[in-house]
Amino acid sequence: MVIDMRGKIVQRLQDVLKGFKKDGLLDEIPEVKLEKPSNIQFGEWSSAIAFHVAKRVRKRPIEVAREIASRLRLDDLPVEAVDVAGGGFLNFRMKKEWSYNVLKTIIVQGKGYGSSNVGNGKRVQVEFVSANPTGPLHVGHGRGAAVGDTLAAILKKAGYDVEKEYYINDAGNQMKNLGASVRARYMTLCGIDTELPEQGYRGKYIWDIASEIREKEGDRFVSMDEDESLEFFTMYAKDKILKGIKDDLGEFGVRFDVWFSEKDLYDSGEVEDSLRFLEKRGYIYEKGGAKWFRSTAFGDNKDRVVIKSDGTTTYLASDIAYHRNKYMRGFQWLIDIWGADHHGYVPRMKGVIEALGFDPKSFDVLLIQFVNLLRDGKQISMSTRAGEFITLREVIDEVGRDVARFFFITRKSDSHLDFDLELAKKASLDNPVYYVQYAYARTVNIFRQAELRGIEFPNLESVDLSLLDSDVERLLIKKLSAYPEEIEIAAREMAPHRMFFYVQDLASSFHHFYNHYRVLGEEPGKRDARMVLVKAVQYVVGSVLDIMGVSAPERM
RNA sequence: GCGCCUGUAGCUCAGUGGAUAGAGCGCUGGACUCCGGAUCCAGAGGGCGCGGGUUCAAAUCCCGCCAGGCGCACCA
Repeated sequence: MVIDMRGKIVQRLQDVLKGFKKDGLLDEIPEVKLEKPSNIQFGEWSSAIAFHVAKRVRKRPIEVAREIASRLRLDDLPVEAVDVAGGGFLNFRMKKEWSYNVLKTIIVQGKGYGSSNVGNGKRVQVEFVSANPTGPLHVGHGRGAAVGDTLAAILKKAGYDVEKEYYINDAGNQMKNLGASVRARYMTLCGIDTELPEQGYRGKYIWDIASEIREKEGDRFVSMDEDESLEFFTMYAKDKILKGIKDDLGEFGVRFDVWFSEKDLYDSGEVEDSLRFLEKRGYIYEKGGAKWFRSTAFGDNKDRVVIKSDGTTTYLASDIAYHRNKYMRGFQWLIDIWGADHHGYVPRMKGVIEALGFDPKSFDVLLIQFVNLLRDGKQISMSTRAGEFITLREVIDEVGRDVARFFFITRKSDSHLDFDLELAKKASLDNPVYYVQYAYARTVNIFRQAELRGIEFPNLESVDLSLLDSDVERLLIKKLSAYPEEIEIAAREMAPHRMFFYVQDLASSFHHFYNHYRVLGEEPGKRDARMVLVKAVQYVVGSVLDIMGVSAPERM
C-alpha cells in the first residue's frame, strides 16, 4: 500500500541504526524522521538522520550517510535509489512504477483514497460552537463551526472514531437573564413600559420573540406572577433560539451527533457527584463560605470558585461534571474548540482533567482567534452586548456557504482572520474558492467532452502510465501521492488549514498541467494515461472539498 | 503588573531544528482561432520585529526588549 511506504522506509533506517548499536558504534538511537524535500530533484522523501548520528559518533555527516546508505536493505521496496547529498542528506527516489501504482490506487479507491488507520479506531470527541442559546450565531461561531467540522472530517479520514458534540449552556443566570429580557420587551409591547434587566440582551431578536409570544398568547402574562411567567419566557426563548442555531448550522452544512444539555447534568445529579468526588480527593475546599477548586495544584495561578457563597454554582462546576461525563462515555481523546478569549480557562480545565484522574494529554483545546469582518477593506464594528453584530446567517446569505466555509479555514486557527465580505463575493482571482472549484469543474468537463466524442475511460490493466513522464505530470502525481500524509499531519496537528493549502497547491499543479498538455486530442496511449491522471485529480480534489464542507461543482 | 497568542515580500498569510525561505493578491511584460482565459507563463520584490545565546545547522529552541490582540471575577 501507498500509505505504508513512508513507515517502511523509516523502519529500514531504524534497522540500520540498530545494527550500528549492535556493533558498538552507537549507544542511543535518535528518532528517525522522513520529510518531503522541497525540491522534486531530491526525490520523494529525505532524511537528515545522518546528521544526528554523526553528532553522537563524532564523524562527518557525509561519511555516516554513506555508511547508512550502504547498509540499507531496500531490495523488496520500489525504491529506485538512495542518494547522499547536501553534505549528509539521504534522499529516496522511488521507482516510476511506484507513482504509477499510486494513480491506480486512487482510481480504485476513489474518494476513499487518503484514508488511513493512524487513528486506529480511537474514540475522539470534538466539541465545538457550543454557543449559549441566548442569541443567534455570529461570524466568530461560524469560524469555530467550520474548523470543528473540518477537523472532525479529517480525524475520521485518518481512522479515528469521531463524534461531534454541541454543549448547550441552558442552565444558570444567562438563561434567567434571557427570559427576563424577553419578558421586559413583552411587557412593553403590552403597553407597560418595562426596563431591561441590567445585563439584559438588547438585540432586535428579543423584540421579535416577545412579539411572537404576544401574538400567540395575547396579554395573559401581564397579570401573572413574575416568577411564574419567567419560566415560560425562558423556555420559549431558549427553544426558539436553539432552533434558529440548529437551522443556521444546518444551512452551513454542519451536523452534530449529540446536543448535550448542561441542565441535564444538574438534573441527573452529576454536578453534585463530580464535586463530591473531587472533594474526597482533596481538590475542593471551603473558604469564605464558598467552595474552591484547587487548580493551583496543577499550575493555575489561583484557585477557582465552584460554589459561590450564595450557594449557586459557577460554570466551572458544570464543566467539571461535563468533562467527567465525556470520559465516562468512553472517549479516549477530547478536543474542545473555544474562542481565543477563553484561553485563560485552559490551565484550570487541564487541572480538572488531572484531578478527575484522567490523563491531561488526552484533553486538547483548540483556540480560535477572532474574525475581523471587513467590507471594502474597512472594519465592521461589532458589539454583542449592544446587540449589534453580523450573524452567521447574514454572512451565508451574502457570500454563500462555500465561500464562507472555505475562508474560515484558510488560516491557522490561532491567527486572526480578516474576512472581507466584498472580496469574498467576487468571483475573481482574489477568491481561492473558485480557483479550486474551477479545477474540479475542469476535470469533470474533460470527461463530459470525452463522452461526447465517444471515448471511454481506459482499462486500468492495459493503460500504459509510464507515458506520464513529463516533469509537470510527475509533479502532479507526487502531490497526489502526498494526500494520505497530508491527512495524517492535519489530524496530528489538529490543523484544518493545511487542507486549504494542500488543495490550493494541487489545483495549481493541475491548472498548470491543463494549460500545457491536451488530454483528449492525444494519441490513444497518451490520452488514456492522462485520463487516469485527471480522474485521480478529480477524486482527490473532490475528497478535500468534501472534508472542507465545500461543494464540488461540475459546472461553474 | 502577570499570563497566553501574534509579528515572515507592498498586502493577506504558509513554513516550528536542516539543503538556494514559499503561496495568493497587487505590480510589469507575455500565452495556442485546438478538452472552459474564473486559467497559464516570465519578471521585479523579503533574509523572517530588535538584540543576545544554544547548535555542525535557527524563521523554527532559550533569554531580554519592542509592537498589536486577548485574558487576568464568588461573569458566562
